[in-house]
Amino acid sequence: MNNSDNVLVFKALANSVRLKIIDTLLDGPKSVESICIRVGEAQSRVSHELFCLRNCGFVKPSRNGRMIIYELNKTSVMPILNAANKHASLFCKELKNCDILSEIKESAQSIYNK
Amino acid sequence: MNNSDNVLVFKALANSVRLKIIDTLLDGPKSVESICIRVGEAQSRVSHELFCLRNCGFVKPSRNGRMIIYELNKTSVMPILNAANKHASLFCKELKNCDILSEIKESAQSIYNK
DNA sequence: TCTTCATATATAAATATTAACATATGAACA
DNA sequence: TGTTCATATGTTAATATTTATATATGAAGA
Repeated sequence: MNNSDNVLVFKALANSVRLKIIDTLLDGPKSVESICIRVGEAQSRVSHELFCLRNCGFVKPSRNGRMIIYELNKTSVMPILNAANKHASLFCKELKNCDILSEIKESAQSIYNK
Repeated sequence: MNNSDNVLVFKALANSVRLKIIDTLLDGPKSVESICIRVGEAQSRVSHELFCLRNCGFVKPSRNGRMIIYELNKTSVMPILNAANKHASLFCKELKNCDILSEIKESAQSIYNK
């Protein structure tokens, strides 16, 4: 298991805008502009995030006239997403309480007495 | 698909120390001290990261004498890790070049001419 | 019940990521 | 070949995360 590569995979996915983009591409390839509309983010922001997703092998661009069409690498992405989703639905309450290092939403308490 | 929960799952895993801890727990439950030794990190650091992993449902603590034994939630973790790993091995070169937003290791170049 | 040992928590500086705005690029069509 | 349109890149302030150090907690054993 190569941790250093895996960390990068998870970092790429640990961002809500990038996940939204992936989400939007689940139902088919789209131009940058239509992605912007779907996810409600500025064009430069979306291009930025696409740059990242592209570098990580999650999406693939191709030209169509003036537009660049991005296609999701479903083969790779779906299994990761599905597995994460399964865990998330089992532990959603816990996850909300963690927020990872925006830590400690409820005051600290013994972890054993429950 | 609940993006906001999924983001948290990925954030929890997007950290090399946390992944090392998970890695170490793959071959069985361990005390905090032995985790420290295995991953080569200070105790307070390891406790910090365990706090996060615990909150996210990835590990579960139990007491044994003076020690706290942490056990990995393999059922959830393995599928996520395996899926990520598969992608990582297919795209390791690309991932290294991305580094997500410590972006742009090589000078920018057209993304189509290759 | 006092002490010790194992672990947890607090805090803050260093570092990385996000997010917003400005600008550049370059293919396509007139 | 000049212009426009769609997308990419540069830059920086705001924000979040990591990492290191110091300290607290609390169960277990003397």
